[in-house]
Amino acid sequence: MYGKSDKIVIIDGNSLVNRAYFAIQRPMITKDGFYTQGIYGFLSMLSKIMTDLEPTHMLVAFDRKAPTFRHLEYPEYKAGRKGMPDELAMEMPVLKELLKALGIRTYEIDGFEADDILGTTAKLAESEDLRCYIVTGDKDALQLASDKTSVIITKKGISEFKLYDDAAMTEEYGFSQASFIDFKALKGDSSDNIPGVPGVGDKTAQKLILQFGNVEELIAGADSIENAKLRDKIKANADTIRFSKRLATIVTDVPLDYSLEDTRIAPKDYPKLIELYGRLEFRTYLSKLLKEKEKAEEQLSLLPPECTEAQKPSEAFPEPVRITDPSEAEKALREALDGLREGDELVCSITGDDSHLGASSIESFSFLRDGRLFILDCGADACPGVLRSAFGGRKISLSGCELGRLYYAFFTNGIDAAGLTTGFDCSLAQYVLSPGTKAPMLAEMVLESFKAAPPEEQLLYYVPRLEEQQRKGIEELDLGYVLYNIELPLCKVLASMEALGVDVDSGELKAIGRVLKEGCAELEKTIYLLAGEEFNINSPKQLGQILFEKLKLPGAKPTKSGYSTNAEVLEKLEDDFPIVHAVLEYRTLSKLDSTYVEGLLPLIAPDGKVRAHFRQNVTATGRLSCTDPNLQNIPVRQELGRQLRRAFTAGSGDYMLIGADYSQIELRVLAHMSGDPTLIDCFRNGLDIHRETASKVFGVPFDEVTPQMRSNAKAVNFGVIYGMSGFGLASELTITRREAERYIADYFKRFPGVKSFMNGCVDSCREKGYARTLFGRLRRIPEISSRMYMQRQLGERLAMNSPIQGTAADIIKLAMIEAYRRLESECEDSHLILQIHDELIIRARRDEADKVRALLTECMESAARLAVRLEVSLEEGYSWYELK
DNA sequence: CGCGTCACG
DNA sequence: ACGTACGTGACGCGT
Repeated sequence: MYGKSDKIVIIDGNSLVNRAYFAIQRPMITKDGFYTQGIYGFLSMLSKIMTDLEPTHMLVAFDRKAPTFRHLEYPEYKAGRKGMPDELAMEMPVLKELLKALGIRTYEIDGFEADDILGTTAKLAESEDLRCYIVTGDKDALQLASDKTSVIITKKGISEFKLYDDAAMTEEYGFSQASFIDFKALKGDSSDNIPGVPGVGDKTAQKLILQFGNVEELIAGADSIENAKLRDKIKANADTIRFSKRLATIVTDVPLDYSLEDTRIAPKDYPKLIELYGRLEFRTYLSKLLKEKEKAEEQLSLLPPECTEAQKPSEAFPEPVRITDPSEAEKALREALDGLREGDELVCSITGDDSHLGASSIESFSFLRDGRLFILDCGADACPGVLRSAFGGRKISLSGCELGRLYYAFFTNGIDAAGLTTGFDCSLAQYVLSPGTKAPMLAEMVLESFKAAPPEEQLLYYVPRLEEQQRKGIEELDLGYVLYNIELPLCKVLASMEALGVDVDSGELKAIGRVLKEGCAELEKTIYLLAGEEFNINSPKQLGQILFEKLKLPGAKPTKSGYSTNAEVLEKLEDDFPIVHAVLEYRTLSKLDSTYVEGLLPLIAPDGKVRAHFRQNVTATGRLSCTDPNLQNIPVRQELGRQLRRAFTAGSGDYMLIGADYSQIELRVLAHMSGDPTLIDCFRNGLDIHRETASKVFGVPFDEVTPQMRSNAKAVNFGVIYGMSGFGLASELTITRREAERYIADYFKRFPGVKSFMNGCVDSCREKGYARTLFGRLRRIPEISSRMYMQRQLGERLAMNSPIQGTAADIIKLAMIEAYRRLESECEDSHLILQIHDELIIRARRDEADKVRALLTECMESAARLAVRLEVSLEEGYSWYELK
């Protein structure tokens, strides 16, 4: 009746959505406050099932609230089981809506559980010879397995499943699925409140089933049980066992209102899905869906393509004006720029390659004029010239999306951007509104906000609308300062830093690489010798086996996939076992070589520079991030790694690098925000904050602080910033938790203002759902109201740390904006090139060094007026190595 | 692509 | 009984 490739997948919807909800560690919540992690996790599992099994039919069964026959016969059934959390319950109707749009049939019926629907449908499938897979998190379903029906149980997370067939069952339980139900009747199930035999657990039940096969045989042959106690228990509980078996038995004759053919997967309802994914903010699924839809439409090659609601709105806009002739293009742009009045923004975008390796190209430039889209499509050869002469240093405020890319293209194509300012940027607005979430593309934002999917090149039509909407949001959340005074002005500064790049001496780098490789080779030999065999030292799995299984070293800490072999573990063994010492050294060298030599070399442009991306919309706290390469984690703490900094230079003898770093900026921010008089006092008096802290916490005069005390105080200071826990501090200092808690208590006793500040952070976050920096930057922390203890604890630490880390980030960003402005006006050829969270590096022409030193110090120290001074220390040299 | 590891602030 | 210090990015391994 059904072909070989036909197969039905039957899913226990409640089981999977519950699993999904708890498997996703971070709470997922849309900007409207709707929880989505259950649906998201379910969808992930569903996609995996779809790709792995390629079913033709599918059914998702759900439980109803109404009592089932099991409850009626046995009121205690599933008593004490907690219902779904409210947040998840709210997701259920939407999940069902989603399944419908995906063409997947759902079913639920009063009086039965999803399990029973599973069983009945599976039997139906078997009767019509349709291959059947049951997917659930509940092992009860194992009783449904047969030669035509497989049972897939979710393991951990949302992507691991295990298919149970005869072999898998036997391996895990020692008996096949037919006996599973009898097994459960004996051992009971506390989560379902199925009684079973008191005192019989997994092991005993397993033994009995292996011996007797099923419960009837067991009850009949109970006399042959040697253990007298057990024998009596079985005999006394014979009825309970039978009853338990009945409770655990899945019904296979539920009245169904569908035939097998009704479960065939129907075509997707794309408009509905687009709307749903948009509303749920499932951006990855949305973009996948759009691609898939396009493909599907191509394949159908519909003659005129059916116009869905989603595509329509672009018709409301006038037809774009496309200009390919360069002089026509320049004329049009000049006219547009001439027509701009005070306060107007030029809404614009570019296309082209955004390579940081070669020159980036500008293939077209688009802008809006009087509500009409102009596309200057004159190609990579002509376009820069058109822009160069049309813009020519004019003062213009821009609006668009990811204008940093535009500035970068302008800088690298010699287009004067000095007069350009960023009036608005949708991607930065989105970041400020929702930091730390994956940055959506303009197309995704337009889709989400307006349910519109216009052609890529017409997206600009939506920018003013999006801007209007986002400006409102910014206003409502009081994020104006952060967006308008920090992020928007910063975007050009970062593009300039990216465009200038950093000179790398690849000869020096390769020379260091040779030393590292030689060292690795030597150590490799030693390690193989000591291990007695060759293996891959870079594989934690193999290394763990060698150290803890073959060589039987002590202190093995098992992990998911072997043993932990991290530095913390190995350092404990280092002194006693030469191989461990060699491994640690090998790790160091290999890391330096692979990441900082081999990883960096391919990123050096032909002009000898690396142009990293300073990403402005990535971090949750407001810091920058840096990629390709990450220049914010070049080694410095150990001398060997630090040598790598010799390869980063000023590029020519006429120039030098000048670095300035804030001293203890986060603690100073803490002093200011908490207003703690003692901490403020420490900064006003002391040169050495950790010593000052030690003196206060340990109650000794400043001069009597031992190095040990200072070092402990330093760890405590870090701890305070991180939202310290006794455990964390204890592991950092390798002391007992009690001692660590003593330190913390002493600290807070001495710095009560800090304590009340921290409490205030947590309380306010709990009330509002977010934390804020001194300048108003916001970070949502939904974890703070999680019902899970660990998550909630994390939320509390985030609530304490984010305002501090974020305020420091705000301050250095303000300093960068001011330093850039002053460098532009006061220096000819000295520029910001790097930011490393609390440190700025300028490549200065040597004759301007004095001016740069003064300017940098002033900009950084006056970036914010706090209750304590912001102190900056300067370093300089030809290579980065010399800045220490 | 997730994990373990390790580089930085 | 749990299993924890905050924020990043890149690499190699192994599925």
